[in-house]
Parts: sequence; structure tokens; C-alpha cells
Amino acid sequence: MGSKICMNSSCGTASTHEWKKGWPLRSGGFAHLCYRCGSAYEDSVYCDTFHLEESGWRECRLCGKRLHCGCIASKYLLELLDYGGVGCTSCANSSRLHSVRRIQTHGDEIPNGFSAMPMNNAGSSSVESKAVGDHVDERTLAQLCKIMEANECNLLPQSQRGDPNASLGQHRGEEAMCSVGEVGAGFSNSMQPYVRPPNFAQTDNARPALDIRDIHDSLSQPSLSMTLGGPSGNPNFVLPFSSGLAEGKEQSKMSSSFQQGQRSRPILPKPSKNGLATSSEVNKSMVPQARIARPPVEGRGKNHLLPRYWPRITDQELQQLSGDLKSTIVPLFEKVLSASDAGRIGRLVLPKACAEAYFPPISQSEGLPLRIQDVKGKEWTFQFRFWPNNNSRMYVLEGVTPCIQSMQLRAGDTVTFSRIDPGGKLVMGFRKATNSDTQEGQTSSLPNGAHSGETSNSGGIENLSTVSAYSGLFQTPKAGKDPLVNSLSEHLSLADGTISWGRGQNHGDGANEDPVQQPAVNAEKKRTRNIGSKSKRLLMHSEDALELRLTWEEAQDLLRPPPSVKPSIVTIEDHEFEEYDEPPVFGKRTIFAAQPSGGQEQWAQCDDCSKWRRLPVDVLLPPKWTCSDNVWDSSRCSCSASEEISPKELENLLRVGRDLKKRKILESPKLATEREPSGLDALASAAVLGDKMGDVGESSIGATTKHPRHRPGCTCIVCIQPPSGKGKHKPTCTCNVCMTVKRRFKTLMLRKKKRQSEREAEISQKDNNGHKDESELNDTRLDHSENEGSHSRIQAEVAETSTGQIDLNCHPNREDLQLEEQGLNMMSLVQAAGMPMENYIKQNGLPSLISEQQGSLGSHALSQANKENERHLSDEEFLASVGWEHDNRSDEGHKEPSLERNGLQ
DNA sequence: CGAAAGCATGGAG
DNA sequence: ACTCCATGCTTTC
Repeated sequence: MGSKICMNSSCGTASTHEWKKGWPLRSGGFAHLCYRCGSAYEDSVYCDTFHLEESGWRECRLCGKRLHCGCIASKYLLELLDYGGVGCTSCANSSRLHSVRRIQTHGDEIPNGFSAMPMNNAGSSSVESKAVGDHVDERTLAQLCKIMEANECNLLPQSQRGDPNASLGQHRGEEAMCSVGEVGAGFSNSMQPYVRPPNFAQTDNARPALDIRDIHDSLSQPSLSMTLGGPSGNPNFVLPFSSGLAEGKEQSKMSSSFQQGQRSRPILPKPSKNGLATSSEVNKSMVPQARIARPPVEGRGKNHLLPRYWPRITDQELQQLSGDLKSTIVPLFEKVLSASDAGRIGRLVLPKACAEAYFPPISQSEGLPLRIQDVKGKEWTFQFRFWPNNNSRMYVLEGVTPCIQSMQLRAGDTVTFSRIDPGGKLVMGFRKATNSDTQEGQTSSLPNGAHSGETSNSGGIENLSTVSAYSGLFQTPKAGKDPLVNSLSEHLSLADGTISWGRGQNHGDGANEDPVQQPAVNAEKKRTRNIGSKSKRLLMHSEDALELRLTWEEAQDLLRPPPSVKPSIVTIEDHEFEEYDEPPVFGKRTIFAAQPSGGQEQWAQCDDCSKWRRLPVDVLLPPKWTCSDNVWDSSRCSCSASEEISPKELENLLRVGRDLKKRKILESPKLATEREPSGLDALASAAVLGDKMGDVGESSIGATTKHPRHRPGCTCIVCIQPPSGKGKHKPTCTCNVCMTVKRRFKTLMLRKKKRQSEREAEISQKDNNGHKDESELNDTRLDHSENEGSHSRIQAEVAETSTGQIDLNCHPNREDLQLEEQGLNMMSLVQAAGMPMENYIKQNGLPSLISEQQGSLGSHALSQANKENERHLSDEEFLASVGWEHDNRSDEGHKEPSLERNGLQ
């Protein structure tokens, strides 16, 4: 049997439903009423052209073209032909359409009190009349009336049609007449909640609300209807049914891809009894489905909606819903809540095109009250209005705060607007932003027992929350069109770029000019645009994003240089790059700790028994590692062997990792919002870390995490340098480190010379500046014997070196701020290390510190200040800083251990 | 004075 | 150049 087709071009419903029995016909029998739009036919309208499967798929019997009934692209399959037939747009077959006749308007068939209603149908009949007679049982009558009323204005019995102006005010007369289903129906100026009349027949001045549940109570099968067009009884408001999707290549393309996508998508599990899948069901069996933005159904206006507002409900969610609701859910549009949308003002800015396409037309700025149900079935009344704006309009929904709060939505979450057909009732769903704090509550927040004890209004809506649940759970990072997901993806890639690879270099250059960092800032700015671009707007620096960043960074931590492969180090403009012929490999994460004897050791956890095993410091483990792989300790190469480390020691060991992560989280906002940490920041971090590490003695974590690939065995220029106090390089040493250092030194000297000559040239031109420059030259040499290492002193000195001038205000907007932070960090560093600043300065010397950091700790980005400072270092200082023999320093060779030591003392 | 309402502004596409 | 829209600012209540 073919499906039944409504040939009302504004409806086009195809289903397997039994249609409603209508009024008696003079020719005998009863009218057959489309269950959805109420269009009347003399006979059932069967169409054998298409086979309608239970699953909702529809297949052309001739060409095999398949579409889902709920698919808005069904227009491409089903075409209402002028002569009243239905054809497949693919093969143009229409021959098997049963010949039917829409009921003509015959005066004696129109029950008293009903007015004839012209249809825009291109079919055989031009005028449709929904008539009610004594022969029709009351229930059918009521449903019919509801359906008709819901779909077409002015179709109420005149005796029962109240004066809209009386309740809505004169200036809203237009809108008041534009009741389509629940849209605009029953509103009053005072925004009193709409009270559905208990009985249609008793209604005097209020219009009966279309109740989806009522309709479907009498329907034995789920609706598999297809919407092709909307009723057009009211010239001012045409429901945005799809009709005319054939226009435009873009939509055609979307349709095509949509079909393909459907074929390959996994089928969702059947929801549990109440129509909701439990979270475990969802988690277990739901395969993430691509969240494809649906081309919107067509509403008023010719403007295409921006894709960002396209509803992204998946087809299966839609299918599920349609089945659950026994009606057709028509996703209209969605919007990511901005800060102001979710704020206390309670105004939700509606995309103009969406508002004009899917909401009732309003001519007055005051607009009209709009009743929208939320996912919990609660009905809200918002004021739908607009503000004049630049010869245009700005549409808003006012009074949304309670609803937003009810749904626990925040900026960044998405609200969805859908329509339930038949009836055109607006429904507001939502989708939580991925990984938002309340994400876990998504499923649990779903109403339980959706159908129990609720009013009839709630049934379908609660199922709509299924959409939300699914939608939330279906969020995948690949949902490329989701702004937030995109933002996270961006974040991810940024983390990759700025943290990992940026840090991976031994020498950064100017934090403020970091070419990697800069795009990060831009992208960050761009990313936040979605929910606010101004400073006071809510930033999306959620902890989740930070967590993601860190997690990615941690992932970088697992990247190891390919085994037995030494990088070639290339220096490009003083930036040294490790180059590997092979990509890095993933390794098991281990913890490095210091042995009591002074050396280092590595600890790894067995993947099977979770015991920790001590390993040589220089081994790299595969991602999966068990005790049986412990070839280094025959006594502990089995999971049965006891753990070597005591619980207390283990706790200390693990705490290092926790502290590290904690510290990263604390650092991250600064990373994200300002810049990569300067050398001093990193130094401070190292000091803090070192303080923590004091619990377990010297750990290599501080020496390895700044550059994730610096692991024992790493042969980069940093790691091959000797640790503190050991193995100083002779001036004649020609090792890689020394050669690099010499090369750098040479470059620095050249720069210095050049700079000096430039300065001299300036001096010759500007006599007045001569003295200043001279003093600058002197001042920029830091006197290590000086015990004036106060905070301000440090700032001043660094500032001088950063700008080449004494004036601290020379770069008020940049360096000063930065330096102030550096100074603060220095303070925190010293405090954390429990070491007097003056001793600190005395022992290490600021220039040395700075230059050391640009070598490794501040490996990703060297601040401009540091860079400049480097230029002013004396030869001796520079040599000292990089580890050549120098009297008062014993740890210059390897920077990180040096820092560790500083921090730990 | 605070909240709400209405309008203006400016960034982004 | 234009439109959209997020949100700030001003006015009104």
C-alpha cells in the first residue's frame, strides 16, 4: 500500500495514518480529512509511487530514490503537480497516484458558522471548506477545529472568534489576527499565561489551543508526515514549511549531501519507555552522529538564513523525535547565547532573518507576546518585538531570563527553536556547550517519566529534551560548524602551536612579538567573538578550555623524539630548531625523581597491575608498558613482584605530578590571556615547582616539562649541557653546545657593535643625548656585587636593558607592564624559594638569569626585554651565563638545573 | 537610586 | 559600503 498523500500544497503530508473522518458528503460517505492540515478529500489519497517504510524512509518505487519522511529535502522527491498528482522529482513518475478529488466548496456542505477558506493549493480545488456538521462526533469535530484553527487563521466559527483587538489592544490588531497555532494565540496585553479552555465548545473569547497530544491521542501510529508547505490562510504569516527548496544551488547541494549522510549514519537505539534514552544507553550505544546544519525550512522572506543559525539537530534525533511526538518536528533555527542573551537583562537577540522568517510578523515595535514551550514542557510567554536600528530592525525576545535560568543555560550554550507540526507550536530547546560545567546535568536534567502525570502539553516537549540530550552528547570536536566546538578546536591547535612547538625551541624571541603567539592572540580574540568581543564581555576562557589546553600540553609531554634519532639543530636568526627526520613517537608518561644519592631515576606505572617500577633514567617507554617489560630489573619484571616504593614515597612522587598540573592550571590564564611567560615567569614557575619538588628531593620534572621533549636521552642543545656544577666546558671546547654558544656570542657582539656605532652616530647628531647614552652604557652593565636587589631596582634595571634607555616610561604600555609582572614574579620566585632577594641577585646575577632562561626555561618566547637585555650583556656576563668558566657561578652550564637549584635553596 | 526600556555604537562579516 | 548584532549608554520609570 502506498502512503497517503495530502495534496494541499501547503501541507503535502505523506503518511500511513488513517485520516480523519469528516463530514457527510452528499455523494455519500464522509470526507477524508488530512490528519495534519484537515484538507478534505472525497476519498483517501493514496500514492503508490512511494513506498513509505516504517522507519520513515520513503522510496520511489520506480527510481529507488530514498528520502526520509522528516527530511525537509523531501521536496526533491515528492512534488505536488499542478493537476493534483504527486510525482517523484527524480523520475517524474506520477502515474500511480490514485485519482482523488478534493472536496469542492458546496454551500450546503459548509456547516453553519464556518466560513469558506480559500486555499493557495494548486490542485484541482481552489477552495477548501472545513465544515462541521451534526453527523460528526464531537471529538473529531473538536480536533478538526483545532487543526484548522491551528493552521489557518480566520477559520474559526465566527461565533466563537473573539475580537482580537479587544484583548490585544488596538495597535496589535494585525498581530493578533496572525495566530498560527500557538504563535500569537491567546496572548493578552498583560501577558497573562494562556489558559487553554477546557472545552472548545465552551470557548467564547479565547481561541482553542492546538494540543499536539490531543491530536495524537487518537492516532495509532507515529506520524511519518512530511511537510511541504505551510498553510497560507493568513497572508501575513505563512508557516515556514519547506516549499520551494528547489531554488538555489546551495540548498540542492545540501539536500544531496544530506541524503548521503543519512545512509551511512548509525541508527540510534530506541529510547527507553518514556522516550528518553538513559545516559548509559546513550553512552554505550550511541555513535556520535555528524551534526549537520540543516538548511532551514523556508519561512517568510527571501533572505537565506546564515548557516550559523541553521538547526543542527541530527536526522536521527529528528526522526526519533518525530516518532516520539507522533508529529513532525520542524527545526527552525538555533542561536548560541551571547553574554547579553544569557544575562540578567532578559533580552534574547534574535537573528533578524530568523525572526522574520519564523515568528509572526510585527509591525509595531512593541511586537506581540509569543508563547513558546521549553524542553520541560513549561510554557513561557515572551515579548517578541523589535527595535528600530539603522533603518533596520533588531528583534528581541524579552523576558527570557526565567526560561534561560530554568534551562540552566549560560552564554555559549545554544537555544534551538523548533516547531511542532501540526499546530505550529513553537518549542525552545537547548544544547549545552560542550564540556560546560553543567554538561553532566544534561541527561539527568531531563524530565523523568515524561508521560506520567503531565498535562497534555508536556508530552512532546519533554521528548524534545531528548533532542537536547542527544544533541549535547553528540557534540564532537569535529562538529566544525559549532562555534564553541570550533573554538575548542582552535584552542587545541593553538595549544599545539604556542605551547608545544613554541616551547620546543630553545630560544624564543620577544614574547610580544612572538609570531606564534600573535596569531594565538588574534584567534583568541576571534574565538571570543561569538559570545562577546568587548573586554567586559564574557570570555570563553572556561576552565574546560584551559583543561583542554593543558591536556594537549600533556599530550605533548608524551611525545618523544624518535628513538635513537638525534635531531639536527638548525639555527635561524638565533633561533635554534631541533629537526627530526622522523616524527615523534608517543611514549608512556613517567615520573622523574631524584635519587637520594643525587642522580635521577624514572618511575613508570604498570598498565596491568598499576604498580610503580623504578627505571633507568634514560629509557623511553612505549605507550603500553607492563611489569613484564621491565627488563631493567629482573626482580620486578612481574606484576607479582611487590612495589619497590613505599606508599608514602609514592604519594610524594605522584604529588609532583599533581602539583605540576595544578601549577599549570594556575599559570594558564596568564598564558591564555596575556602572553607566553617570560623568562622570569618561567623562572618563577620553576622556583615554585622546585619548592614543591623539595618534598621528593630534586626531580627532573622541572627540567623536563618546560620543553616536553627534554627527556633523558634527549640530545637537544639544552639537554646535552651538563647539569649544574658539573662538567664545565672549557673555552676551547668545540662541542655542539659551545659552538652554538660561541656562534650566538658572535652574533651578539656584532649586534652590540652595530648598535653602538648607531648610537655614536646619534650622539654626534644630538649633543644633548650624549650624556644620557653614556650613562646608559654604563648602567646597562649590571653590577653583581651590588646588594641593591630590591624589587624596584630589578624593575628599573630590566627596564633599562629592555629599552636601552633609563627612562622607565619609555614604553609605558608594554614593557613596563610586563616588567612589573616580571618583577612581581621575581618576588614570588624569591619568596617561594625562601631566599632573600639580595642573596639571589648576588649569587646569580640578573643578566645571567635572564639569558639563561631564554636558553631553555623561557624556551618558547623570549621577551623583548630579555632580548634587549641580552644585547647589553658584557662578554664576560654572557659567557658566564652560558656556562663557561666563571668564578662566582658554578651552575651556568645547564640552565634548568641552575634554576632548580636557585629555586630550591 | 536602581531597574527597565530604548537607542546608539562599533566590531565583524 | 552595507548589514547584522552584541552590548554599552542614556533615558525613563
